[in-house]
Amino acid sequence: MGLSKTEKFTETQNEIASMAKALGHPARIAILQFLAQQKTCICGDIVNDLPLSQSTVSQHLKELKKVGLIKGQIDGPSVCYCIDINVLAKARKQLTDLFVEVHERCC
Amino acid sequence: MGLSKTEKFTETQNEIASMAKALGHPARIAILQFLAQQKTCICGDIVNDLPLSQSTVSQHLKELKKVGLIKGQIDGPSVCYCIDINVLAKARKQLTDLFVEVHERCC
DNA sequence: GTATTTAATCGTAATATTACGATTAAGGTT
DNA sequence: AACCTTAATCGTAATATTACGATTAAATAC
Repeated sequence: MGLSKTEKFTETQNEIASMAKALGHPARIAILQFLAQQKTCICGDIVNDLPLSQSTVSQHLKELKKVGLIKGQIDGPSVCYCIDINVLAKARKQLTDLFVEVHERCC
Repeated sequence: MGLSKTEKFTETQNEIASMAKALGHPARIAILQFLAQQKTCICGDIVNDLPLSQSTVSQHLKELKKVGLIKGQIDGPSVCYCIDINVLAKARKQLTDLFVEVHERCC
């Protein structure tokens, strides 16, 4: 199929999964690291930083935007992308909480 | 293409991404939650807990095993799956470290 | 031995992802 | 106006993912 049955899982499970999915590509990790470390956030700078074409980077930015991890601010002819720290904090909390319950191993 | 160019990214970026990718499906989140909360870890119990067929669950378990998040211990005719807390701890650290550097927003 | 249970694998179809070049649209510049 | 820059979108091809039923292999039960 290739279609995940989201309706069969809880809201939280789907939320965590879609956030993780957005993080599930090295280019998107690289984009987030770039945004976290650089002062600039112009799309063109991101494109230059990555070994991928402009259209491919744009697609990855779209994925990150879809889950809310980044926001794009139009700045003249350019677009300035920034990490949304609120969404980020929630994602981080969800991912860490996910495993808080692991206290013992059965094998 | 559908092929991510792993050779163009750093080891860490690929590591984080593949870990996140493994977490990028609600069924796999559900499996981990189940393993974290239940005392049992038998494959059949996981299959019963999920709204998916046995073969599909087996495929998801394989994905989690691939990144080392779980280990399978053969127990007679059954297989007992457990979370590997060491791999888990590393994954959690990598994911949280990823964003430690985010201190300011530029827009 | 034969039968049963368990879980991995195979075969398959449907859909999604990744990647690129080409095009488009929108904002500047001259 | 005509031109350039920027980034999104379109069109596309190649590959990956998700899902299931059927089959297989291994362990146990009879």
